This record gives sequence, structure tokens and C-alpha cells, in this order.
Amino acid sequence: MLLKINFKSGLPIYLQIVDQIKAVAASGALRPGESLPSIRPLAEELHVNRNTVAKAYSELESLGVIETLPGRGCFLKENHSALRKAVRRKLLTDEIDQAIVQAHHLQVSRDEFLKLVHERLNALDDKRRGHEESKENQKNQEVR
Amino acid sequence: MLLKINFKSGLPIYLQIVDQIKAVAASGALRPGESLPSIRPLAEELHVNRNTVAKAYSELESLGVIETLPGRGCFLKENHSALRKAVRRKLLTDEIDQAIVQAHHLQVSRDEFLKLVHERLNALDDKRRGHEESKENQKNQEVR
Amino acid sequence: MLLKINFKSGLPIYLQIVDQIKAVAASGALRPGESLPSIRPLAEELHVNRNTVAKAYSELESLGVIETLPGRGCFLKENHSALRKAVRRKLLTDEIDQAIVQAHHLQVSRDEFLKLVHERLNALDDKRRGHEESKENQKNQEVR
Amino acid sequence: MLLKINFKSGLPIYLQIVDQIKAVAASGALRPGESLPSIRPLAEELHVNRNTVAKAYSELESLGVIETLPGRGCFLKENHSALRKAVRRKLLTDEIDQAIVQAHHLQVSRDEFLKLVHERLNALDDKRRGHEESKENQKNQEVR
DNA sequence: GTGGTCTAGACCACA
DNA sequence: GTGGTCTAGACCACG
Repeated sequence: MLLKINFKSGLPIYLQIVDQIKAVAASGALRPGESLPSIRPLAEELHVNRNTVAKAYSELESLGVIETLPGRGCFLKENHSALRKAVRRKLLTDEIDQAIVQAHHLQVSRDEFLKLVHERLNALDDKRRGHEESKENQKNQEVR
Repeated sequence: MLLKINFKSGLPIYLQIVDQIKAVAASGALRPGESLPSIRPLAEELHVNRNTVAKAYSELESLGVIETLPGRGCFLKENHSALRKAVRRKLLTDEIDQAIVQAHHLQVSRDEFLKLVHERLNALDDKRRGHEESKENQKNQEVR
Repeated sequence: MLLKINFKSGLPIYLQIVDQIKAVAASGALRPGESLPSIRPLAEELHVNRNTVAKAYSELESLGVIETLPGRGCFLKENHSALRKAVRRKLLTDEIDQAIVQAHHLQVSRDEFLKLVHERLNALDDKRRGHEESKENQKNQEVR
Repeated sequence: MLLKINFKSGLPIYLQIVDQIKAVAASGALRPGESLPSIRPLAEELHVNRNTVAKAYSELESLGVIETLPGRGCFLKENHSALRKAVRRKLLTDEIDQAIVQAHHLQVSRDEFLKLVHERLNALDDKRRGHEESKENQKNQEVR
């Protein structure tokens, strides 16, 4: 798994890890039941303290995204996102508003903005399909 | 100027203010020499402590983006080239991607997502018009 | 309030603080509604990091012993110890067992042990009464 | 030897073992040259990992309290003066005070507390007798 | 000034 | 090797 930390963004490192792992899970690049990188090696790879990764994982666990078995490792859960519908909608609305405000600040028109949204939806969809295919290929190779 | 604070994003509030004002300045929506909202009303509008807004402005001043004239207010400084279109587009794309990933994670379908985007565009448009009207009213009151 | 930390005991510092404040509260030396020492000065007095004291206070809050009002301070709660009876009994049993095992290890006989228990009950009772009297005196002095 | 671990006390388990074995040695209940329980059964009895008991023994060895003869077991070393009576009494008093303070905090009355003390004395006596009997049985089996 | 959070290093328990 | 905890320093939001 390839994560990228921006040390200057001001967004806490542990939240950057949380967001990116949520994204990886959402995109299908990591399947339910699969194991996440262990805390210590990941911390080393990201040039970050062990505890920072641990905090990200603990946050993900309390969000119901992963499951952690002490002494064994951390694993992606099956039924994540058991949040109530209203709460989920609020979370998403906040993200959308932020993008719209950014567009407004940058003087991007409503039409340009919508065009860009469709473009990104397609781009990210393609990426997700790519992941699924590569997993299929792995499976097929193992079968042979 | 329409600013939006996300209290749960983890990004320090004063940095959210800094970023958004930088974006407004970068886009050319605010011209050099024009005045920024003063601290007390802005703090009230954003439901944030005055110290926090003051910290954002002081940060912007030390970055050379604005200039504070004690007793008179804060003004956008001269030397600010608007960002190139590609860079602005990248900033916006990042925000959009984040919203899309959140939607995936929350298992919101593409159609629901687009519906929500339109909804928010309208909602925020209304809000902005509300602001402008109230400003108009203020002006009219001052005129009397 | 006078607290004493043993840096070599192996018992986490924050728990030593928790235990001693519980003892102070239990003994009547601190009354419900009264304020505890602020985190920063207490940390300095004990030669301990601010966070260590903060962790102790946060533990005490989650135990329902104190109440913390951000920006104002920490205060002893009225109805602390709302633990279920079975849980309380278990906690106490553990403490008693520890004392009995210590007596056994030190080859103190059952009768000697019981004599010592009565002695300490009386000693600590006297101490508590002392606190209450000194508070009464304070009140009376204020009244005059 | 009867050891009791308190898993919630915050004191590291290996230190609880160290302290209690030091107490047994200090009281003279275990004589120089006598053997300590071996690691594996003790770990099982205490519901603790073998590594943890091993760490306690290794700590005791480096303190010079015991001696490990690989393949043969662990033995109490010679040079150990029993503690003076006053010191032993102080150690015990501390434990008793802690239990009394806990009782105060949990709003357990003096009579309830004393009742509980007697109850635990009997309970732990029974347990110890149980241990001794099972040892007797083992001996008898060995004799056969 | 108040309490709260993020990052980091060292140590603990366990497989 | 795994994850978890305690202590500490620096920064944040708020009154």
C-alpha cells in the first residue's frame, strides 16, 4: 500500500493516514479481511513515529473500518460504515460544501465545476476498476 | 467574502481561514488594496474566538499577503500575482476528489452524490445572495 | 493540596495522582464543588509533565469523580462513585486481598493483621475529622 | 508460595511478581538455597505469559535476590538479611491504608469493610490450604 | 491564564 | 515479531 504524507499541510499526520486508508478501502484496492501494513514498518516507511500510525489505526478501529488483533495485526472489516444515514449525509455534505467554496474562491463557474465533478467521478471509477482487475489477475495466477 | 469552517476536519481553524483568504486573493476575487472583513464580525459570523481570527490575520501578515493598519483594518497587499489556471484547477480537483472518496466510503451512489452536489450548489448560492442583500441593506441604512 | 509522587515505585505517575486525589476526596479534605489545583501549576509542583496531570484529571473525570470545564478549571463533583455495587465490591476486594497477601508474605499473623487494620481505621478516621474541623474553623473565621 | 496479581493496578505485572518474591524472601518465609516455583507452571497459575515471569526472575537475578541455574531452576541466594520488624510493619500499613481509602471512596461503611476483611482472610486461607494439600498429594504420588 | 491535541521516545505484555 | 501504554514537549482554541 502506498501512502503519501504531507508534513506541511497542517492536517494532522494521523488523520492523513486515516483518510488515505479509508480511500484505499473505499476504492477496492484493499479487500475485507485483508491485513493492513503493520504499525512499525509503516511508521518507518512514512518517516513517522510508531504512535502516530498506531493512533490512526486506533481511530480507524473506532470508526469500524478495521479490526485489530493485538499481537497479530490489523485487518479490514467486512461491514464498515455502520453510521446512521443522517450522520453520513452530514459528513458528505461538509466535504461537498468545501469543494464548492473552493470553486467559488477560485472563481470557477457552476458549469465548469459540474464538468470537473463528472470528470473526476469517471477518473476515480476507472482507477477502482483497475484495482479489481489486478486482483482478479492475481487470483488467476494463484489458481494456475 | 464567504468563508466556511469545518470544525471536524482536524485542520486548525486559523489555517482554514488563512487558506481560504489566500485562495480568494489568488483568484483575483479580492483586489490589492481592498479591505478584508474586520476581526470581530468575522469571528462572530464563523462562530469562532476572536483570538483565532486574529491569529489567522497575523499569519497572513507575516506571509506578506495582507497588511494591517492598526485602527483602520486589514488590506490585501500589492505584490500578488493570481495563480495560473492549471494550479487553481489542481487545488479544486483535490477538494472534489476528497468529496468523491468520502461518498464511496459512505456507500453513496453516483446519482445520489450528484443530486447532493446540485442541492448544495443551490443552498450555498442562496446563502451568498442572502449575504449580499444584507450588505445592501446595511449600505442603504448607512446612506440614510 | 499536598500530593506526593514516588518516581521509583513503577506505578504510573498519573495513577498515583488519581489515587491520591480520590483519597483526598474520600477523606473529606476536598468538598464537592471545590476546585482542584490547575493542571499547569500542579505539574510544576510535582516536577511532572503537564500531560501527565491532564491524563490523571481526565481519568478522574471519566470515573465521575471530578468535572472539568475547559478554560475554567476542574471541580469535585457532587455524586461521585456511581459505580454499580458489584463492581465497587470487586475493586475493594482486590485492595484487601493485596494487603492480606502482603501480611502473609511478611509472616504477620491473622490477629496482628486485624489489630493493625483497626488501628489504621481509627488513625484515618481521626485525620478526616481533623480536616472537617479545620474547614469549620475557616468558615467561622469568614463569618466573623 | 501464594502470589496474587492485580491486573488493573497499573503496576507492571513483572514488578508485582518481583515485589512479592522480595517480600517472601525478606520475611524469611523462604530460606536461602530453597527453590522458587519454575517459570512455566507459575505463569500458568497466574494466568500470565511465560515471558513475563521470566522477566521478573531475570530482574530478581540482576538484583542479586535469586540465582538461576540453567536446567535446574531458580534458588534464593544466601546474603539476605530479613527486614527489621518496623520496616515490615510499614510496608503492610501502606497496603492496609490503601484498602481503607478505597473503602472510603466507595462509601463502604466501617462495619461492611471489616466484614469483607474477615471474608477475604477466610477465602485466602482456604485457597492456601488447597495449594498445600495438592502439594501433599503430589509428594505422596512421588513417594509411591 | 484555562484545558485539549498531536507527535515522539521508551517500555510493557504477548505470540 | 505484534499492538498497547506512559511520559513528555510543542502547539491549538478559548476566556
